[in-house]
Amino acid sequence: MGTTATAAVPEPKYWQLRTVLVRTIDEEFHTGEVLPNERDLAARFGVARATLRQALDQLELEGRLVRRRGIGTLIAAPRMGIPVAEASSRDTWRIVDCGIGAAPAAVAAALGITGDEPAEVHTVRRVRMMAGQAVGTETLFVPAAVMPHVPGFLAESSRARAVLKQFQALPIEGESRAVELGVAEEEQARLLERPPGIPVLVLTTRYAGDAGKTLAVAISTYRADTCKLTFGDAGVEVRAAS
Amino acid sequence: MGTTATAAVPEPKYWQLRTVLVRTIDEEFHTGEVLPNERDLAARFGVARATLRQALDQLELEGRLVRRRGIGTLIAAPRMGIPVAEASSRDTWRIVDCGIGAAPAAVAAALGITGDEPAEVHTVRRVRMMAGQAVGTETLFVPAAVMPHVPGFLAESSRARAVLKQFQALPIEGESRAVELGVAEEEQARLLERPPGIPVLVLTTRYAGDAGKTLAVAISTYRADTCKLTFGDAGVEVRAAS
DNA sequence: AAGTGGTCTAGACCACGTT
DNA sequence: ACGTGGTCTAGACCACTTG
Repeated sequence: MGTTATAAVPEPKYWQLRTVLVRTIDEEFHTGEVLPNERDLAARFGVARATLRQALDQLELEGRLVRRRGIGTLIAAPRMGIPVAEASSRDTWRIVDCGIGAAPAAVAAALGITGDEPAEVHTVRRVRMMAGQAVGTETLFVPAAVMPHVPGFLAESSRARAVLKQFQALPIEGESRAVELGVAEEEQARLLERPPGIPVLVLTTRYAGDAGKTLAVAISTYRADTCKLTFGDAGVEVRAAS
Repeated sequence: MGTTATAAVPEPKYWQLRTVLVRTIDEEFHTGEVLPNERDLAARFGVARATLRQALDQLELEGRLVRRRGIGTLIAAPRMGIPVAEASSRDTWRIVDCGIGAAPAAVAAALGITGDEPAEVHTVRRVRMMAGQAVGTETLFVPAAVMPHVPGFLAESSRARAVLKQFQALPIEGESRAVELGVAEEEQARLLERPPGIPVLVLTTRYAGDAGKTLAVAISTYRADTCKLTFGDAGVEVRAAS
């Protein structure tokens, strides 16, 4: 007997370090201030730089820190509340491109397209801007069968506007959404002006017509470090949990 | 001239590795299968183990892999769709504890409590179970001023049920929510039966009465690796983006 | 040129689960 | 006892930004 005791496994160093840093940050730093550099911090806490970085990684994931190569580690501003509008009114989007072609398998499934031959869908990609910076990307998929009357001779940007306009005129009865965690691949990362691999909130929206028929699907990605998705009224201003 | 060229900075090894692994996983493995161990994989790809682990970290964040100490690295099951119910019907929750006391500052602010003296709130914590496993935690805050008639002599579990019952009877006109990324601290991690630091989706819900008055606030955390939060109807079955 | 964070290495030891 | 993933180290070099 004896080894059955709770063993008192100490928490990993990087987690202890994170706890200390959270307190320090909250008490002694303000948004925009610069932390000491990683080598100094590691020395101060008596750990290897890699271990310190593990703690900083956590804090960055939580949106408390921003690290800029060549500059330093800064205290991050509170996350922006991004309204996930039911009926989006005036929004700041920048159209990237627009095309028509076969839907990716996953999207075709969501659209309820079961046919063997790949279904044609209009695809519009755009970037959501907020406070002058790119915070999210969106790819909208509308089956050509739902919206067949987009002139093909238009320039890409005109066609994008035409597709969006017709989309907004669709008899949409309701939306259902899902939010999950992902990482930005090359395409999204480029649009968000960030390196690949940054964490993103992936928002999938299904637009339903009558009888629950899916009229369109949109897949959006938002920078998880700087964004907080809000549903319903204004965002709730809570930061720390429980 | 010449150095202005795009420089062709190669992508980091861990990102290339991730890309290769994604393809390999999608094409040659099924849910529940075990990957070769990290040392072998690192050797096979000719990289240090730490670099390989960086790639695996990404895939775990995306919910594609699950790593179990002492066991190995497994292909993860698709994420569970967790309905964020407007009017939750029959749900599988396990009550953890219940108390009354001063609201944390952040919660007090969300509740619109501006007084100098700390406002008393009822606090109920519970764990959401799904398929037999803990997937999320919730802490509900209801001001005592909104719901003053909970008998104080009851046992904790009875008081929790009493608070929840009265909460459900409140004249709630609407909910507004926010979703952001966080990491589980000790408390939540313990309830989720995971180590501290795992990524979680933090869901903040504000329950409003008439005139927009905030009647209650709930802060929930869901395991980001295994959960996908769904709003509205059933979850949309889409996995990959764009 | 100097300082910052980002990547990568090679190796060690620990905690956990199975045999 | 053995094999797995988890943590930690000490050091190197690269990419980016600023004086």
